[in-house]
Amino acid sequence: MATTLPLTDVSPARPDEAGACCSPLVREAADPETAVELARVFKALGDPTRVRLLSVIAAHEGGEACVCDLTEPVGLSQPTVSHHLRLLVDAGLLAREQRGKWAYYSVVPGALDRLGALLTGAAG
Amino acid sequence: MATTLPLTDVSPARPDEAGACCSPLVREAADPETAVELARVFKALGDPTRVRLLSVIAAHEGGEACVCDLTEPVGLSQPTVSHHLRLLVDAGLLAREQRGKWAYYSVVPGALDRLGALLTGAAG
DNA sequence: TTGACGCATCGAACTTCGTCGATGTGAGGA
DNA sequence: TCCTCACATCGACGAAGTTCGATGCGTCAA
Repeated sequence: MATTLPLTDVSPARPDEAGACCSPLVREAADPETAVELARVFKALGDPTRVRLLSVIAAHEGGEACVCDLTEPVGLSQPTVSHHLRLLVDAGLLAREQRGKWAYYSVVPGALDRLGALLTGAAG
Repeated sequence: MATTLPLTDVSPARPDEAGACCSPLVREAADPETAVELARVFKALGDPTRVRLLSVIAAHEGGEACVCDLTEPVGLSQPTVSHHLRLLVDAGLLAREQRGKWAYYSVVPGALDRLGALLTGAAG
């Protein structure tokens, strides 16, 4: 699914001009299309398990972790963890890399920053 | 409901010490309790209707709007809009003020900034 | 007091989500 | 080749969320 995310194309090109005031979300009413894409990313973070997964992966050594590293911290079954990881990847927050038998997940660089900038209006 | 939100007490007290690196979410694995409270706020933004409501209210003149101003932009019934507004208030993102027959909703000052800072690691 | 108005709450129908066990797939070792 | 391992997918179930019409509750004007 993971279409073009608002994380990459919503932030203003000239922050000193439009982004000076406040968040793009606040400056003017977001059109329905933008709202849908934005909500998709927020929804991905709208589950405690996924927030923990993201956090555990980011804090893990090397900034990456395989599924087997994650089932125990969140206390859920492997299929369930795999399901949540997929949602985070679809939302553009996590990246997946297959190495041998293992699948390594890592936080997409700048993804959280861009999402945060969307809220605060800060320039990327 | 709206208990003590992570928006107010999670950000580090000394940003130049701990917040310099990256987001609190990324620096170390969030404990389950924090994850639950964080997810609650994100879940409130995890619906296109609520993203639009927040945006329309913020962009409305005076930074506030009553329910009757909001049903038409989102194209939903009044009870449904009222329901979504309640969720946003419970999440600490909107404030409600009754004036006469009307209930005026406005974005809580700094709420989006604090949420964004949680993602980017920027100091408030 | 009565009525109109704005909004919240309720109850019900429908959809989506979170979770699991079972099973499929693909890589690596014996 | 056969087995094991790590992970994804499937099918199913209960829980939670979204939406509506109907109704209740204040406020204000007549």
